[in-house]
Amino acid sequence: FRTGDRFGAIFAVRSGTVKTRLVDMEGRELILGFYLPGELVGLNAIHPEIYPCDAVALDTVEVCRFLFPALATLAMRIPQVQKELFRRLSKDIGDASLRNQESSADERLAGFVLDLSARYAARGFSGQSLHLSMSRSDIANYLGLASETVSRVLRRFQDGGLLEVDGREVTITDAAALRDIAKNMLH
Amino acid sequence: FRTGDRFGAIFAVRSGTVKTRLVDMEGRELILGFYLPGELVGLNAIHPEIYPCDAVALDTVEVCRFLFPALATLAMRIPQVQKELFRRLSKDIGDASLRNQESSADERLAGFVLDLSARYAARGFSGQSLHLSMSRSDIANYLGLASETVSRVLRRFQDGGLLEVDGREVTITDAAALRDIAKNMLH
DNA sequence: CGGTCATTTGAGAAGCCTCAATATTAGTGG
DNA sequence: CCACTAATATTGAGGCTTCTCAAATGACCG
Repeated sequence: FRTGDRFGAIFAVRSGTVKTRLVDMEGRELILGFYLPGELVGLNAIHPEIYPCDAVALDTVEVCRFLFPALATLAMRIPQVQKELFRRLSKDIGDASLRNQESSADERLAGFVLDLSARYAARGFSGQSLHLSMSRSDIANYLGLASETVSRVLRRFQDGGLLEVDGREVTITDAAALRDIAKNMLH
Repeated sequence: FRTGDRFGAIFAVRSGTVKTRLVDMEGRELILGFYLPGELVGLNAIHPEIYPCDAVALDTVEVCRFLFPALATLAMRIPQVQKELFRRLSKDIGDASLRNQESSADERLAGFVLDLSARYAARGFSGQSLHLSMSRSDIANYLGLASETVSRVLRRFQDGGLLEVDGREVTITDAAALRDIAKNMLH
């Protein structure tokens, strides 16, 4: 979907990775989030009844579309559906507000890697070695850093034995140390 | 409520201001949000079924407590209730993810003041002159800045004729200029 | 009136960004 | 299969913003 489209459905990612973004008047991109398999895209569009951002596939993506009116009706009949919707919405609020609390570049990147790792692990993938579907500049944009800083911090983490970086493949080798750096975070 | 309490209810602020916060192992506080009259506190607790933060009154506060199971049941009978709940949850997600996009101190503070102004205005209060119920260090903490920086930026805004600051009373005198500074934001 | 806390102001240091150059990767066509 | 191109990523140097530390001012309360 694109910014300004009328809201009609939310999407569950089945495979691949989706990013959501804004593009401002000067053409600059602002990354709002990344969505992995099993996660829901478009929850922020229920309120304005218009998609407030673009959704962009970062690789080959399969999604499952849920028409929202139908889902809302279903939620009124089946308590489990209602509960799950509330749960997902609430989780996104909590995650987003925690994400605002990182300060240094190290903290942000450690948190970012651990967060991705945990989200992959929660879906049955390996949490140890993971593939970054997004570019360095997407990561930087998302974390509020310069892409050069992302490169440098990843290198420093690798030199310190915290993880192995090979292009977009990352292997976590010292999760405890990463957690220590990212202390104030989603874990 | 306090961090770790079992989740049972959400709260609508009727008067006063509430902040939510985490306190980490070293005793440092992390401010998650401020809630003005008409806003809902505790939406981030539905998912973990435990309050993930403390709620602290910043002044004399009246709240209306909604037991969540009862509210969920009501939502299954009355479409308007369900819709309003979804709407509020969705709005919080959108707001939180946008808040992550500010970069400079000026941007953050301009955005903060405009956001408060808009929220007061939405409830029928004056959007032009507003009272900050929270300390400078609360603001700084919330925005990821040092409290000294908050002081300095507010002074700079005042010197530039954007607003009048008298302690915790702020009067916006040039909203357009503030919006221009805060461009990438919730407005 | 004195004490405590919040806020403001100043000076120096640290972290991150910007600009610029180089290296690597991926994709394309010969 | 290999050169060529474009995009992405890494690395370096210098500058700017913000933080940290420190002190002074102001506000509130007993």
